[in-house]
Amino acid sequence: MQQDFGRRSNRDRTEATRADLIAAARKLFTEKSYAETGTPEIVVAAGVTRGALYHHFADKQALFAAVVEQEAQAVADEIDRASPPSLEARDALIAGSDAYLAAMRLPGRTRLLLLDGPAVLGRAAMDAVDNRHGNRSLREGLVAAMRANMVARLPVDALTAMLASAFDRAALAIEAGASAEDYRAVLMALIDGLSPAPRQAARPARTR
Amino acid sequence: MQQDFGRRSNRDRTEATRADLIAAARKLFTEKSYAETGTPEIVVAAGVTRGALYHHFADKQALFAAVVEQEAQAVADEIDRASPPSLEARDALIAGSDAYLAAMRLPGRTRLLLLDGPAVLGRAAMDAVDNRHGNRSLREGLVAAMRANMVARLPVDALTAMLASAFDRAALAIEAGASAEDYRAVLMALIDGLSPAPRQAARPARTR
DNA sequence: GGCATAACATACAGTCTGTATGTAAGTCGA
DNA sequence: TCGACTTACATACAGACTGTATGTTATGCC
Repeated sequence: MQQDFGRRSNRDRTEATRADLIAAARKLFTEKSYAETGTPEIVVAAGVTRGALYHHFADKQALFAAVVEQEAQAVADEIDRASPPSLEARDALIAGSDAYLAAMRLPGRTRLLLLDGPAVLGRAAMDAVDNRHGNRSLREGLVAAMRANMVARLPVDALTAMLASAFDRAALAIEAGASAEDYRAVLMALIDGLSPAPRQAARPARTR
Repeated sequence: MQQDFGRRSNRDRTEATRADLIAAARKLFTEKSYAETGTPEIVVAAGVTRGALYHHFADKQALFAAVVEQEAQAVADEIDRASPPSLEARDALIAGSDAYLAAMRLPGRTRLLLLDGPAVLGRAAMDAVDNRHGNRSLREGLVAAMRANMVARLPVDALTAMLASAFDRAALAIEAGASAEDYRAVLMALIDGLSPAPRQAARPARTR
């Protein structure tokens, strides 16, 4: 009978509080940095207390991980939206690259995903995030390009990681004011250089 | 009269104390991380007090910057030692790459220089460090390779940054247990892929 | 020798993180 | 629908750390 306005199920409460905390943290982590953002500041922005934060997240780092996860997902979505599977291999790669660079222009994203993320969560944890979201499409694009014989057969994981890293650096440089065209040109050259052309082969690799 | 044993000039004192602090901090920053290492711990390891630390360095971050600078210098030295100017352009690039990957195998260096460094000091500050030490030789190698027509003419700064970033990722992956051969193979492919256009790379015409 | 200054050591204030404890609201079986 | 139990918080607290202010000792210099 009583349609209590304030009455919400526990699940709704949890969901709303978590979302508020993540949103507030995201804003502060991107405006400043992980280290410069304190939990008191976050909870004020979220309209709750530190008790709520530590009820829903193990620690500040876990909250940060949730923010990173969400942001990586957002970037991946933008990329997927820009490179439909209808595109041909090379075009898909290029469209995806451009979409990535565009997505990373959102202020604070580079620091969150490329600087603080690896430092706070560790490279291994960030690799897991990337493989879940960002790098997945890149990797698939590379595999497709290899099948289409547009890219030499190379160890896929290593190639994916290194190309992604080059993308990352491009995003950072562009945000810092470097010429986006320069970086885009080099990116293209790197990708096109991978085609299995009749070039001189790499010499036998002596790893050490 | 009294030939005080402990008598040392101020310059010597400063130099010794700074060196002790940097060495102790280096050890702890590489064993753990910047965030997990406190100044009380550092000064105990260095055999001084926090007063000495804050006398010689503006703050914890400045001490960290000194450690990073020293470590980047050490890496650059190892690379220079491995790629004498007598080498031909492509060989010099490859020797330098291998030397870099070898140097980065020293435990903790990747975290210090590739994770904590950019996060704590910012990408801009780390770029300055890299340009002073590490990337310098890479950039010179690329310029030489371009002159020898072994590498396409591309924006040098962008190319240097992106290749360096790929190297960095390789170093991180290898430390994390990935196949060094895989990464080296991709590295070679990336470099060789840069040779100008369809024609097989011309015989290097000795730089200048 | 004595003053100025550098090189520290000690003491302190403020802030932050994580935890422990307390309270209100929701869930659920009987 | 009532009471036990659990969840979702808020409040209070302990410990640690950073940076600064102040005090002390050693050196440089005239």
